[in-house]
Amino acid sequence: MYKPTTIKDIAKALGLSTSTVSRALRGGYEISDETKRIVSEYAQKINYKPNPIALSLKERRSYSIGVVVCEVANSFFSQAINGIESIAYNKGYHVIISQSHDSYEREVTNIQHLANRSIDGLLISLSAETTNYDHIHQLHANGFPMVFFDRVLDEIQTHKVISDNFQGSFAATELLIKNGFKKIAHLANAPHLSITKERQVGYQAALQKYGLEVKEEYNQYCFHGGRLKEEVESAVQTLLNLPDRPDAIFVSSDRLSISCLTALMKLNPLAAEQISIAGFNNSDLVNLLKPSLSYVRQPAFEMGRLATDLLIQLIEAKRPITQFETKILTNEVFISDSLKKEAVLL
Amino acid sequence: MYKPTTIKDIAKALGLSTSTVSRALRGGYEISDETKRIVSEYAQKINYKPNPIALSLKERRSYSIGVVVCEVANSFFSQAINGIESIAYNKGYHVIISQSHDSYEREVTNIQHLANRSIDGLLISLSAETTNYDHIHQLHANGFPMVFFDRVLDEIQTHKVISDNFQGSFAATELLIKNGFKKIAHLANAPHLSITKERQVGYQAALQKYGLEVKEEYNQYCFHGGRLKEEVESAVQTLLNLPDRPDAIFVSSDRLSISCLTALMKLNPLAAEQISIAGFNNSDLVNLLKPSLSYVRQPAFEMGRLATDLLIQLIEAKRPITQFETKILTNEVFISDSLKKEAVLL
DNA sequence: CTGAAAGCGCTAACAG
DNA sequence: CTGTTAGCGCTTTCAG
Repeated sequence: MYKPTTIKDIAKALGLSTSTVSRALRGGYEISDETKRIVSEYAQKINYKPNPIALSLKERRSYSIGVVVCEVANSFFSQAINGIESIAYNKGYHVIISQSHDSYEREVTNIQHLANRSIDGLLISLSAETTNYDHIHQLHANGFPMVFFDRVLDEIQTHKVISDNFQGSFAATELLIKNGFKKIAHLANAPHLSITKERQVGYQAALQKYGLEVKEEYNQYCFHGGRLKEEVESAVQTLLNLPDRPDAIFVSSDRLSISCLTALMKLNPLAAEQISIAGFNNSDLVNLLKPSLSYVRQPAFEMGRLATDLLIQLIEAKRPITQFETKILTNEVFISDSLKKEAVLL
Repeated sequence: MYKPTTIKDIAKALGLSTSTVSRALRGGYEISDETKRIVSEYAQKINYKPNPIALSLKERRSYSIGVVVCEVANSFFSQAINGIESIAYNKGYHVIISQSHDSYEREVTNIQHLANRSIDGLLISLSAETTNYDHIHQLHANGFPMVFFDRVLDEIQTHKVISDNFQGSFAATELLIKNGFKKIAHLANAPHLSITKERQVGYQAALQKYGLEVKEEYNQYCFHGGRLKEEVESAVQTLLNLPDRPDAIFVSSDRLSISCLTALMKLNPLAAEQISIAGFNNSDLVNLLKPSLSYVRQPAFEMGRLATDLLIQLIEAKRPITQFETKILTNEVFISDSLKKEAVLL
């Protein structure tokens, strides 16, 4: 069985005390160069590695941070995780990822599991189904370091990193309008999510700027974030069935953009050709999609980096922090191939 | 600052000893029901949670398993991770994910970082750049529990979970042949990867079965697994420049399928229409791609489940295990829209 | 039935 | 410059 070497083994082998070995290894200034040399050479030889668990117990910290996202299999989040990792590893932290799958129960379980002192801080993006925030309040009340990103919770005072949802939604909607679409629907994630609300506002503002009517029935929400295929299909079907059928759809959520396309293709391939779609999406494949898609791309990697940076600041702060920031990064908007072609014709 | 409650707090508050509290909480049979009740009620009230780090130190295990994959932002791996998680969480294990980004250095660092006793076992899928396996041998020689999945290492005796690479490649190549393509190239990942070798064999077997020539120059490898955009483009360019230009490409790696399409579209959009592509791919978007793609889909989720199951068996084994299995799961093969249409015409 | 004490691997006063 | 000792939170003999 696996039996790692300890500082004690070294001490015994070299006829020293454990504390001398410990100090020698970490270069304590009180140790003679000679001893240091002997110890570190021997440590090297038997491939000694300090036990991080013992260190954690001692220092009361684990040098790891937890991440709770809805899905790793989602371009935005996997890119954000790359950003998170890049900072965390540089600063000597492990990253422990867990997925809520947009389920409230799993979010609660995972956060409690993580927060239970095996991590030093938490990076959270809320699940679509979460409407009760007690589990987060409890942690926060205990002074547990946390940073929100993307799907944030206003009522918690801490650092937050988001993209400029208003700007992205406004630009995407405006793009559709400028290309001649007048009946623009809005397919959205769960309505209580911060991203949904902010993007909704951007969408409406664009409609209003161009004097278009904001119709209640044009807004369709997916309360489970598209976790259930049926909810997306039913939302799309509802839009298709409207007496005044939309000629374009603004999709305000990453995964939903694809689900919306898929649903359209399944329900009515002809409509899929006719209806123009603009949506939030971070997939690298988006340019290769058949009914082509205009899209808003969030700076996911950068958001992950920033959030992690802020979290580590919180964790390593000497004194309690009371001033919190909300970083807002700008989104990029890309026009679809089909619109590009039509633009040439105009 | 965050200060969790300990067993000592409970003991003090209740006028008991820490050992009594400990036993009461874990239902030790020597404790009176009355004491148990009092202790557990109080623990509940102050929301006591045992410190997993202290437990780890004591039990010499952390109840967490490490996963090393090249990229989380890759459908195959993110689905596999979902499978891994589903089993791990059920059995009370944390999952710590780290990414090699197909770099040898990062693989070594991550594995050493992880194996360094903060995990009880390791799930590995090799990086494309790895050709030196010392870091793995060393771990294995120490009896450290590990299971390979997808990109395995033959020379290590342990459990392995793979998909039937021969079958998938054979079927995909055969599909192209049956649709009338005769000049089928092979775009592959790094040549020393197990998946590359096995898929190469399947590809060749199909060519040979139908009496097609196996041309050396039709095989193009990406030594960095497509991490560098340039290497994919250069490989595709090489194929396009061949005097006897291929009329189809079999892509034997998940990420490369998309990169190949992207490169083709960039280098020669016309050729992208003409050249039929069949490749390994696990993306959910694959049906929506413009030059449509025939594809081999691996049972990623199931592979993750199986691998984790085997790993936990290794970890929890009472006596050293000497009989190891290699599980081989069957792939599904899907025909692209464009081939479907032509098939109708025939 | 309950308490005292040792120990998991490591670090850090405190002594020499 | 080096050793002794205590302690991080918890479990577990060994004594009562």
